[in-house]
Amino acid sequence: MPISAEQKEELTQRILDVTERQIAENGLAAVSTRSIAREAGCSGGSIYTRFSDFDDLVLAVNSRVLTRFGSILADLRESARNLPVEQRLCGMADAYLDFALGERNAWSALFEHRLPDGRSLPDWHRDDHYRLFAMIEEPLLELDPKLPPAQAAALARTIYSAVHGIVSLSIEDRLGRVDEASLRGQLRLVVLALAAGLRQTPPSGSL
Amino acid sequence: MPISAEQKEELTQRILDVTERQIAENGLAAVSTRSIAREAGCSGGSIYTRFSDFDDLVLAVNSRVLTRFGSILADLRESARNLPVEQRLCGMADAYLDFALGERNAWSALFEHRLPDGRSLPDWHRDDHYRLFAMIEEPLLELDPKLPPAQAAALARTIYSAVHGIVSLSIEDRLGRVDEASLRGQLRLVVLALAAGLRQTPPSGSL
DNA sequence: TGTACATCAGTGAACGCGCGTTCACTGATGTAC
DNA sequence: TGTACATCAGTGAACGCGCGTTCACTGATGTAC
Repeated sequence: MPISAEQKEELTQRILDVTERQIAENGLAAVSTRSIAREAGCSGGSIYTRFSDFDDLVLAVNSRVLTRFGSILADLRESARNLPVEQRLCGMADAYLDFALGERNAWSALFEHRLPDGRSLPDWHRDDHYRLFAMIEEPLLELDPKLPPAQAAALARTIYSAVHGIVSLSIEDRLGRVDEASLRGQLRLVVLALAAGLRQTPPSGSL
Repeated sequence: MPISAEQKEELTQRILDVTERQIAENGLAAVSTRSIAREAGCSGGSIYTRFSDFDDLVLAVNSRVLTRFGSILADLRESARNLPVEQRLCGMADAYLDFALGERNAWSALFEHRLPDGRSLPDWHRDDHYRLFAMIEEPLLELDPKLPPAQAAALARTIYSAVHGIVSLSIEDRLGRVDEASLRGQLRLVVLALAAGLRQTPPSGSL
């Protein structure tokens, strides 16, 4: 074996790093296999010894980004452990906005990237996304411990989607700008409105 | 004058029609000036006698689509005139989902299309989008006639964005499929939760 | 220690493609006299 | 009515570009003896 596994891995990581950096800097649309190869200091062909095609590489980078945001949420869970549940949920929505604002291009690429016609997102990538909004379920179950798991999942998805919609329409600036303060107000409003139904659930019942 | 204004207008419309049809059929990414010229029966150069560039043409088609959805909402306002306000709001959310599902590619193109770096959306196009969620303000003001206009606008925008988020994440299928029934349930939940605050407003106060 | 050989990660030129856009030109339509 | 001319919408070939991908080849690294 002329080359160790670590050395092979090193180029893979370099390609990933460069791609992520270029997406962050110039946006997905400006990234090409050539620009990546140039900055990574390898040939264009090398990329295909690591990734089956360009889409595969972009998906790998997008999964990294999702994972990175996931650990931000995980940190938040620790640091906000003692806050009221509603505030924790609002904190997560704020973190989503912070992330989208702070890493605009990386965040945009998550939703901008499209696979060619017949191809659909691989499960491992969808799971990365799925894991994110699954983190909302925990506080919801704390608000109402008797909430059936399916309903908790559905409500988590709803909250995640609604927050995403507010952030995304605002950032992509299709309806005119909104100042950040009122944007955060919108997020609070949605999160609190959707969580409101849960606390009221009477602690009576089957117990 | 060798050619009448009507004849000139005819080609403009044909180009618009063909572009809209091709976007609807194959998606924005598959449309090019060449495919349009081929189907419209004109040369590639002709397009530039009507539109300043390709993006300008796409924006014109997208505005058409927004306007078309706008008149669906307007029709809905007439036909649902006697329903309770909450039901009318839910009906609008359902109509949004229906439109996105029924005209998937046209709807996707609205958000997929991006202008090159420095260029931003022209106001006339943003206004088309703006007019849509402005139509939500009316029922909101009916729920609470004393709602300040700015707050009505903000809440309308919030509802519109939240509905958009739910529809968009579901249709683009990034978090796994959700069956249509529970999708409509999510929409209802969000709309009702966000409208709930208004009816409670006590009719007492300054009057 | 020295030589012949095998491996295979990485190369880089080439392929084939399609794109948006331009511009010198054409030719049908009208006007002037 | 007939002829010379002007207009200008529309043409279509060409420009220049950059893309993702492939594959015969290279050469550094190791092994075998």
